[in-house]
Amino acid sequence: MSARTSPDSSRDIPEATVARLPIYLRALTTLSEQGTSTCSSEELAVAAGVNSAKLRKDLSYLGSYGTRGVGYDVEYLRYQIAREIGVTQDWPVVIVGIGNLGQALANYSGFRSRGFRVVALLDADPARRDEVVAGIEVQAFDNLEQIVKDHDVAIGVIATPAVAAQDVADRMVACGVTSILNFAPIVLSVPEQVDVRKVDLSIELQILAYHEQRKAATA
Amino acid sequence: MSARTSPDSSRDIPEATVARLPIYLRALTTLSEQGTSTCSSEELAVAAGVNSAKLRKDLSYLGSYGTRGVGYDVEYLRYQIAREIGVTQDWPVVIVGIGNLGQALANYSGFRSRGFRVVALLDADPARRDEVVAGIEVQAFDNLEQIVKDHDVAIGVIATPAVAAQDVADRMVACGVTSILNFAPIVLSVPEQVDVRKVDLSIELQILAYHEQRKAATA
DNA sequence: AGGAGTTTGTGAACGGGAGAACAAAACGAG
DNA sequence: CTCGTTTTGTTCTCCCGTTCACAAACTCCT
Ligand SMILES: NC(=O)c1ccc[n+]([C@@H]2O[C@H](COP(=O)([O-])OP(=O)(O)OC[C@H]3O[C@@H](n4cnc5c(N)ncnc54)[C@H](O)[C@@H]3O)[C@@H](O)[C@H]2O)c1
Ligand SMILES: NC(=O)c1ccc[n+]([C@@H]2O[C@H](COP(=O)([O-])OP(=O)(O)OC[C@H]3O[C@@H](n4cnc5c(N)ncnc54)[C@H](O)[C@@H]3O)[C@@H](O)[C@H]2O)c1
Repeated sequence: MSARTSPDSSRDIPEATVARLPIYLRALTTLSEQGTSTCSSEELAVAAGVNSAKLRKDLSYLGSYGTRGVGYDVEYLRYQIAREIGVTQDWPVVIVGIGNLGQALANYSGFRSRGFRVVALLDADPARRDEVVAGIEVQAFDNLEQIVKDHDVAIGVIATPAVAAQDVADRMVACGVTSILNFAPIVLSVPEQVDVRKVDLSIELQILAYHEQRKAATA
Repeated sequence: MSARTSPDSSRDIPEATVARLPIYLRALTTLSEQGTSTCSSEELAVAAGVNSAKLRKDLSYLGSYGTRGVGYDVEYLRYQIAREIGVTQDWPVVIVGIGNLGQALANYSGFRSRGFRVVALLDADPARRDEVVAGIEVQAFDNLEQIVKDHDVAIGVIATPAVAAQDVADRMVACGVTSILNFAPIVLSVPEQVDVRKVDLSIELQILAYHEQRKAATA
């Protein structure tokens, strides 16, 4: 194999591409499990549900990891994407709010297998204290600072009711958490250097409802 | 109040705008609960976490529902957006796969309050049968067709393991479901007229990890 | 009534992403 | 070694979405 182009690590990858890299990663893992050792951009694009030209352009931002006339080495490409995203190492994660959703998240095995490790489950309700969810003891929310410091946690997950979410976010930010995944239906305000991503189930359903309504109207 | 412009209902609203309308709707509901009866585009934009110019342009696709020099009537605008999205009526929804996540979804009260009604919980595992989650009895997956027909269900939620998701989707489509919200980490293939939206927790975390890694690198 | 002050609705400029299309590179056959 | 085949990496074009900036419209005050 000849020398691969591997651009300097300070280039910036378009946000739209970053959002798709995890999808490619998953598709490559699936291919790998099926025993496929090589694949073309077309095959991978189908597996990931995207256009093959778009896939190739996305990959070109990372470097030149394919072989013309042949395709991509599944394992090699998978490693390169994982390295680019940063999931070759394990990210410690803390989950706050161990209600319906928090418990489901804690029990989710896809966490561990994709580069994330739940180091603590926190809840403000004393009644939940010492409950064990997914093999992890639920602790007092006040332990947040200690845990973040001890495990060097950068990523926090918020699964509390909406009214508590901003408070929790503020506390997280104060402790040094710089990335937040928020499930509460509220717009969090945080300092600029902190990344927030929101997952909102009812927004997704409402988008479906809109299209559903239009289908019904034109039918 | 003078005549409002209300464009013919068959214009097409940009997808990016559709995705934000539910956010505006939620912000308006919050304002309404706080007793605010009127708001400017700037206030609403702050509450929704977007740029005010973008907000105004988004709203302009629906019609001209504001008053220059004054702002928007909260209740009126809220109703108009709800009508546009289609959540003035109730949408019946069926959830398939009542495991960790499915149970959390079934217990989620935000469903009902935002225009959706869970009409059935289905699971393939006979051990779950007759369990009652959130006041609804878990039924056999084979009841899908009957339920979809009886309640005229258009929207289905998939919370099964990845391996089962495509099968479930196929069955849903065969029954007449035309919108699917998929939580399984897999790319579903469905006929063109069926809408699929995907919620993928680990993708969200991986995107955060990417940015986190970059922060660490430049620090 | 008129003018000052506000805020909407939208035209226009701009930037980024999507997809088509193709040149460059690798490989295999003869 | 040369030619044909395959598939990548990249350029170019187009389109969508964002943002600016301002005229139009409305209120309030004098
Ligand atoms: N359940 C779902 O499927 C679902 C879906 C979409 C969004 N959500 C959102 O996710 C959030 C959690 O939903 P849920 O159904 O798990 O609610 P829940 O009421 O079951 O759980 C919330 C948990 O947060 C804890 N909590 C409250 N205040 C806290 C604080 N200040 N600090 C730490 N912990 C605190 C509570 O003790 C409770 O255990 C809500 O904002 C909800 O709107 C839930
Ligand atoms: N738990 C989470 O927080 C979480 C987060 C993100 C994504 N997910 C994804 O959501 C899905 C569900 O996760 P979970 O943790 O609830 O899993 P789970 O194993 O707890 O539940 C899955 C349920 O689906 C049922 N099921 C299996 N095959 C079925 C079929 N063919 N028809 C109907 N029902 C069937 C099972 O009986 C089980 O009750 C998985 O694909 C998972 O990857 C879960």
